[in-house]
Amino acid sequence: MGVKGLWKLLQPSSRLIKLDCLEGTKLSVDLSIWLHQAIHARVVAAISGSDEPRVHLQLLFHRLLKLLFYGIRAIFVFDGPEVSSLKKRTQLLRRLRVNQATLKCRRTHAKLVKHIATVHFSKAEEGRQLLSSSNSTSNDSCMPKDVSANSYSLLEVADGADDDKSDSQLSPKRSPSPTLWDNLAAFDLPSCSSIDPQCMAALPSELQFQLYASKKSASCSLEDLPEDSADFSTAQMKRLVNRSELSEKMSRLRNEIILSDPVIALSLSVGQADSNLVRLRKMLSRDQKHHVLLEDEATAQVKEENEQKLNVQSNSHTGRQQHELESSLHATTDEPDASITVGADLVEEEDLLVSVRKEHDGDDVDRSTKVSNSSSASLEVLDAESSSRNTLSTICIPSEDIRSSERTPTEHDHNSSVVLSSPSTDDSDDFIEVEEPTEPINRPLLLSSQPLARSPSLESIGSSSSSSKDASPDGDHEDNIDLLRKERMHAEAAEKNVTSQILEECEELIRSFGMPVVKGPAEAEAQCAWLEENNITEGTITDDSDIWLFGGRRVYRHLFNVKKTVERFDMNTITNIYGLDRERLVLLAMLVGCDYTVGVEGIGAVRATEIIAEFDPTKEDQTSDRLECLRLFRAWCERIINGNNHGDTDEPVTRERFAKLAHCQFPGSFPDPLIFDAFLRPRVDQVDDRTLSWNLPDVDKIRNLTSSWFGWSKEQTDRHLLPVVKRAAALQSKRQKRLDDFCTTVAPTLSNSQVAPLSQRVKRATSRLKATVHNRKRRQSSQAPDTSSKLAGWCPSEADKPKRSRLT
DNA sequence: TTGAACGCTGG
DNA sequence: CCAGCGTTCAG
Repeated sequence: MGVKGLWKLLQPSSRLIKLDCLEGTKLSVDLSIWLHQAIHARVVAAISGSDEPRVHLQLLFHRLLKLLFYGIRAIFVFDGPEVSSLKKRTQLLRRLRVNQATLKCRRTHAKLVKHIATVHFSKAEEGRQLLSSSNSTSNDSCMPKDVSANSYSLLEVADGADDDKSDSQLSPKRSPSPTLWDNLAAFDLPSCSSIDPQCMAALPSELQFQLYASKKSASCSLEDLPEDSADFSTAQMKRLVNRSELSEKMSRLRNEIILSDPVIALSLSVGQADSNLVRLRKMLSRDQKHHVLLEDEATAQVKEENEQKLNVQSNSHTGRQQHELESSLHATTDEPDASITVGADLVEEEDLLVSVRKEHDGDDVDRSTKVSNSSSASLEVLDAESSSRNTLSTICIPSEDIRSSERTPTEHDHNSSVVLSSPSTDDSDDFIEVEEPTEPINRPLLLSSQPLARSPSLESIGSSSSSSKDASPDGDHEDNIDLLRKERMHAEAAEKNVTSQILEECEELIRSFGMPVVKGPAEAEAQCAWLEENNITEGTITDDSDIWLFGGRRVYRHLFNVKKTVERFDMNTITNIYGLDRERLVLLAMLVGCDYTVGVEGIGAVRATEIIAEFDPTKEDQTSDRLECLRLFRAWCERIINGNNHGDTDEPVTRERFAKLAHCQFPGSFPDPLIFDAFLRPRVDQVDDRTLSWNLPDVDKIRNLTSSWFGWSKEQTDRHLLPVVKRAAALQSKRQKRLDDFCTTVAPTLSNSQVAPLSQRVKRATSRLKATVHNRKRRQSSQAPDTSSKLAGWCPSEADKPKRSRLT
């Protein structure tokens, strides 16, 4: 995602270049974004009915061709498995916000939802089904109750109706039962694909999830038969793609569904009872739903316990079903019965509150708090913040979750997965029996009961071996829990396989093109920057502005965007134009928001620049703490808020422009040194460039791959491949010749160098920055010899002062 | 899911 | 006029 608005800010410093001038240069390519795109592309393609198999690989294929064609020596850098906890945290918070935004959408589509849902469920055999399904939908909602009050009538109504009582009845039918499964498959499957995507999107996550789940299962059984003479392999591949695409989609939904839990897990493990209780109350309305789910998958025992806990009794479900049916129909005809729901919610809340308290008592909170010390501290603040700001943080805590989350040493990184081992003493029989149908449906629950640390939503692509286990031997229903655990692990494993398979395929293709692959430990961007810093590459191809924060010096953007010309950015130019060096860019990122922090609301790139300029501690001698700038800013804001500001007459008048910003919300530990550090000293691997080599593509191998992946004939492949390979070979030999007369091919930057002018505000802000940055540079320059002279041959225009950001 | 483009808002 | 933000559309 990168730094918000940074590209736009930097735009004026870019040069448009012709690709030809990149010939022979070694550039690292950040693959991570592609993967995201590719995965998404698959989902989209599949959903929209396109049968294109392996879309992502085709994309990769064409990009490889492009690189080859222009004689670019690319090094592909993969993201590593070590996802910084900062990043996870940020993603989480973002999700929270996004979800909130989503609420609006959903509200808008409420009617649609109602309609669709009603249709679906009324089709389903009987009230039972209907009950159960709608029940599940309500679960999904994962929405703050206040919102839910008027947002989805159907769900709420259903909610209110069956809510606390009938669950026990509904649940058994719901997930595990094959009959229900069949029904879902029968009715929802077709509709799943036929539903307008928008409507689909409008559906509550869990409902969507179920729809997809049903589709997935159905695809197993139904799509097996190729219709035409279509060959089997094609059909199979389609199926595969569809399936993985579905699980992709599903995992997204699941993420949505879980989103709340991690927060709770955090707050529970970090903060303590009181504040939490308040929050919990809010969340509670959700809880019962999870309990419902729990009951579904686990069996009677669990059910009983839950009931006990929740003070829930099962009423005559028949009556309830009736009621519900009516109300949902009612809803369709358009009358939100919010009142019912609210009432119900309140009731639940009380009940749950009790149960939660109960469970909350015994805890290892201390341990986890200690373990995660600093990071969790900031987490706490952030969390508290977010939940207060968004009065309706959506949170659900199944009681189960609470327990497990407390046990978990907060998000102390992937390792935590090992922490708790689950002895599965279980009814594997049952499990196996129901496995197929159960798994997808159960997922939401399973996942939702994952504490943050292991929540897959936070894991990066390749990572995540985090099979979470709850150490939860809790009396009689332990078995059931184990069962759940097992399923969860299955689900995760399956999912992991999907992405890791994608990775493997990508790597295979890349290597067959004769290009090297680097797998960094963590951020690909950081690894790219390192490669450049160590002169293994001469720049990075990426669209991710994080590269600057990690120390990238030369960046090519839009290289694979057909509609745009390639833009070249250069750190030196940036520093010259803006007075922003790497450290300042990090500061800017911390203000504006980036992968590691959500930033300060209301501050964009321009304001951040102004702030950095304004609050720059102009004592240049102290290289020590660049964060001081942000601290000053925050302190100033706080003074303003407290009204103390007027005392200081020495305040520059220029600061008035920030007056309104003073009221902004800072992330808990605002100038967080961890973030600063994460960018300046990222985890990277020391790559030996002797291990990197470029060869001409292995045509035979590529033919094989394309034929098995895309179903291309040899000729088809050759049509794409051969001309490019020929040219590449020609370029290569030419290049070798050219080694002698070095500088002949000199960078034709398109003359319209200045793409856009600097805005007035930016100009003003940066003039000051420039002044100070030059001083700094002067001081350093003695010790940093010109590294770019080496590269100057291919790109002479701006080998100004090579600035090396030094790590402290 | 992400980025680009557009329009709205507020200073 | 300009920044920031939300929305929308497309690959």
